[in-house]
Amino acid sequence: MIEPLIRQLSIRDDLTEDDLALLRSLPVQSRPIGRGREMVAAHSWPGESCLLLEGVAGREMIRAGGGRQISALHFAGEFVDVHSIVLKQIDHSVVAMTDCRVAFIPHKELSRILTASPHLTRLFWLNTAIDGAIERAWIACMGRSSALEHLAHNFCETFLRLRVIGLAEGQRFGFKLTQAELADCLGLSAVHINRSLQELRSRNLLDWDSQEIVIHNWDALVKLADFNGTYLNLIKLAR
Amino acid sequence: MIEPLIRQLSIRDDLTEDDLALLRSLPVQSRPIGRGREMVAAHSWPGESCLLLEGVAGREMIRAGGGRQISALHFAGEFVDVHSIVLKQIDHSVVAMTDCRVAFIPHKELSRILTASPHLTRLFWLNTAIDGAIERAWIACMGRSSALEHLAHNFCETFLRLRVIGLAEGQRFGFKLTQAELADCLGLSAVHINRSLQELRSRNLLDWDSQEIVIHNWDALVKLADFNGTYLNLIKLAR
DNA sequence: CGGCAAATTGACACATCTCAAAGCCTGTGG
DNA sequence: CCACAGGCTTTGAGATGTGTCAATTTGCCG
Repeated sequence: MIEPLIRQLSIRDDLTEDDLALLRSLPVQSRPIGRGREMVAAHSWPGESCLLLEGVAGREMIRAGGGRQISALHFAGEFVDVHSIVLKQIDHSVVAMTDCRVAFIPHKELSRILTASPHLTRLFWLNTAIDGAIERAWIACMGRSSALEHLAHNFCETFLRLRVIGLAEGQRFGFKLTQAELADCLGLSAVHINRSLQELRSRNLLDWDSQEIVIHNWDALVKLADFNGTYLNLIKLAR
Repeated sequence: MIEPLIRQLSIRDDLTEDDLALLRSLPVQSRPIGRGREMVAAHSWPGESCLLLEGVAGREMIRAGGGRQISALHFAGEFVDVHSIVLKQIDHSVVAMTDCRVAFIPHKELSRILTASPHLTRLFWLNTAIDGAIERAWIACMGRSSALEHLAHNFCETFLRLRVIGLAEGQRFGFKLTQAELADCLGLSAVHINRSLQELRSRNLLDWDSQEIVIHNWDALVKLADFNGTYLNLIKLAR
């Protein structure tokens, strides 16, 4: 049940037997959340953190005038609101972008295992830091890239993140968002996403059909996107 | 010497005598960094973290084509790269946006006090989380606000952050960036910043002269910006 | 007073948005 | 197995916010 989290944490550092035991001692009750439903309410003071076991979740913010911006995407094994452990009040909502399975884990329980293991504390902190690194990459794209580059960048990032958790086969991966939802991630209009996508297709960089993306030319995509994936920290390092 | 950091940390939670003693045991050698100079190199593996004692620093990212994006601003008392403690490799550079004073503190020393105090670890983690919250606010503005709203939002945020560390008097605060530098923060052109600024002035919301900003109508500015400052976490909470 | 950086202005280009219609899937019920 | 509905994608046409470039003005500092 907790295995997706263990895999996610193991990407960045080895876990000791004690850490594993602590993680497995967490109470995990899986529960489904339908696409479009909210799993964490904006401005709430959650007493638990939401672990995503399956599906795609997004951090949603609504600006005056009704514009919706997604500030982060989350995949299986990630806490969609690790920061709520230290932040208490949450500044955004989290919604299911596809049908999801999640588990809510009380902060009390998380505090218990973090107190017991400074190493796990570091790993959780690390996850907050990586969230931040991804946010910075998004900011750079939003501010200083064309729509086409930004779109390409997003596909590069998503591909690597999904591959490392085993959700990509070769150069293809499932991607169930609609173009309008992706537009809300990139801060663009759905129409423009559609046109940029056609440009990517016509350049033979990738295809996106029936909820699956196939990358035809990774190198060219990376080049167009000016993508450098080190910020994702997908390797193990001494922490 | 370390007092700006102590003040910064105290905003969010009380520090015990032990925590204070630990913080004061850190070796702090202040050093000046001139405006425009780099204090943390992109893609480096810093063995120390950079504490900003005075001035304004920015996290800088350069995209292909040469566009510059600042993804965060830092003020006195903040670590400009707390995340490097857990992240190891840094995904951006940090530059002095004004003349600064900084202190580089070895990670070895930071690890020492964090190991000794889980509470301090939480506070450092909290700072990473707040960095993230600010980044999310920037993302929302970049994606779904007009230039005018975004600019207003930035002034609201900066004002509150400076006021809480005693760098604002009444409705005025020193702001030494140029319009071009601010443009790099918001992902806009310098020309457009200039024109949006004139709009803010003509609406009598604020003035910006000789490196000082005076807010004339806070409520209207907040309304225009759709600003809600809770994400800055400027209050004390049980952590 | 001269020189330089920053702010301001003007004119024009263009990336992206908006709105509205049309086409295309996919699942469902008859 | 067909017909339909609803959601998503695609297309077109026109509007507009923001960018670019280059010139001018302002303000500061030596």
